[in-house]
Amino acid sequence: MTNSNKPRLRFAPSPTGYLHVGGARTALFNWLYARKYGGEFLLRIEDTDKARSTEESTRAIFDGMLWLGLNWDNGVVYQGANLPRHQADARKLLETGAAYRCFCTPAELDERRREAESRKEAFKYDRRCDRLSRDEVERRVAAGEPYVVRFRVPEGTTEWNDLVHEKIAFPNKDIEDFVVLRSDATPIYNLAVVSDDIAMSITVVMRGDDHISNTPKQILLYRALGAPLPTFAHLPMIHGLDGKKLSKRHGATAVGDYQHYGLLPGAMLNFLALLGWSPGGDREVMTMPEMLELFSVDGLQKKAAIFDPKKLEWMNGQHLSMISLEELEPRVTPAIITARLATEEELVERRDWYLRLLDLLRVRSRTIDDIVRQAGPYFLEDIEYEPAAVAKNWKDPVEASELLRAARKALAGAPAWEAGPLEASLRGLAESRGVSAGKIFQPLRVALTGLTVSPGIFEMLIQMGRDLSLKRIDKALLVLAA
RNA sequence: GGCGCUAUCGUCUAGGGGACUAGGACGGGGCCCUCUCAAGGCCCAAACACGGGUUCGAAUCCCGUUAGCGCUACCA
Repeated sequence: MTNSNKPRLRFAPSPTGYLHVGGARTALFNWLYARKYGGEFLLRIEDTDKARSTEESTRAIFDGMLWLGLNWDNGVVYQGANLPRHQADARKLLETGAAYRCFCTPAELDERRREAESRKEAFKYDRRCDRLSRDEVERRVAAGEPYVVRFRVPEGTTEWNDLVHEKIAFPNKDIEDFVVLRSDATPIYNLAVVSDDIAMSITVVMRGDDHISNTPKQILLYRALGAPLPTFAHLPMIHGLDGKKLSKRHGATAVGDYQHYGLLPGAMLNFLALLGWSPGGDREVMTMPEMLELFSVDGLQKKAAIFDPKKLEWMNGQHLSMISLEELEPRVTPAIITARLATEEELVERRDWYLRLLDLLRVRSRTIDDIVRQAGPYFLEDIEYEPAAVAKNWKDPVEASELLRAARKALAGAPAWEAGPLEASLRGLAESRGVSAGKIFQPLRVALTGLTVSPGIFEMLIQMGRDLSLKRIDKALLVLAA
């Protein structure tokens, strides 16, 4: 097998914002395809629109991809650096007669477009400049008149066999002679893309299906430039809950938002993969290696998918519980430190205890933030009492105090600070007082955490340890007395 | 308007002519478990857009209609 048999794919975002979830999914499928078939996955930053491109968003794209683990091969290609080749390709088109110079100004074009619209006709460039005599063209060029380079669309039909849509065909008569080089000699998107994809030997172009109508133009360019055609695969769009194209008003659309919201990259990837792809059957929760194993273009969807944040959260909860504690720990620790619950050194020192805590909390968390929110009482000296918890479980302060005093005594007297003895003590207490166990557990839960929600009472007592637990009860007694 | 793409529960989807009384998952509702909350288990409601064909037989194939989306720049 030669090198040329290996597929080469690329992800080519323009750095005009953050890394969008739609872009991330496109990158993911390109990555999956390349890795699955032993090919290469390249990254190209399409920064030809200098006005809108920023270094900051280029950084955001890198960060997002790195976070997701979508590593690319070779260095990053900056499209802007390829200007000379783009111009050379435009010149080549001119020389071979595949394109011609057009002197129509934007204002004139605009005017004609408006006229056509008022007559309710579709506007299409009328090729008037293609009918200019050779002499006139030379004269106007010599006179320094600005011009663009337009591609002369030939007769016929342009079609291709799309990896996801199968055959797509465009009658060439519906494609106008499009501009490939602006009057300032910079390339238009379609030329830059084709020129770069040829130069990078891209064999599979996988992108959003909003590019379907660009494809016939690009195919025409490949042919005019004498380059072999890549295989095209047009992925369906991702929409917001209202069925419209995903945008800022749908809430978080940047992958960075989800990172900071406390999602696991594996969950994000898993969720994204399922928007527009299915392994077939009922399989849903998958790790990256599993997706790689299962990936196939056959499972690619044609229909636009709606981004459902609820399912994303659920997915994250699944991954939170599924991955190993060793994997989970480094994703949670920065958040714990940021929340000032503990220092890195403290966590290292009590690693076993810390991992056990994570294990206790993750099952009732959907995000990393959920874990951090629940972790406070295990780290901090002082806790806050949630008003709702107080209102519900310390309704009668006198009764609560009495119960807590009894519970403290039972706990302190337990032969060992272990689940069995502790449970025996507390249940024994409940029995001797003729109340349900919950009657004691609930006020105790508030004393220990200040919350109505927590892990099981015995797991918690053990996790907090004897000293802290008893101290918490003493503190609660003081608060109740006040 | 023109051109293109798409069409299974609210959402993500399985399905590729008979196995469909259309399966799974999220979300919703109910029950179980239970010290709270989760997790987990069980159950319920919920869909083949419409109309024509093809066929002994259509969610599956073909054609229309409708609807949604995309593109329609000297943006990418």
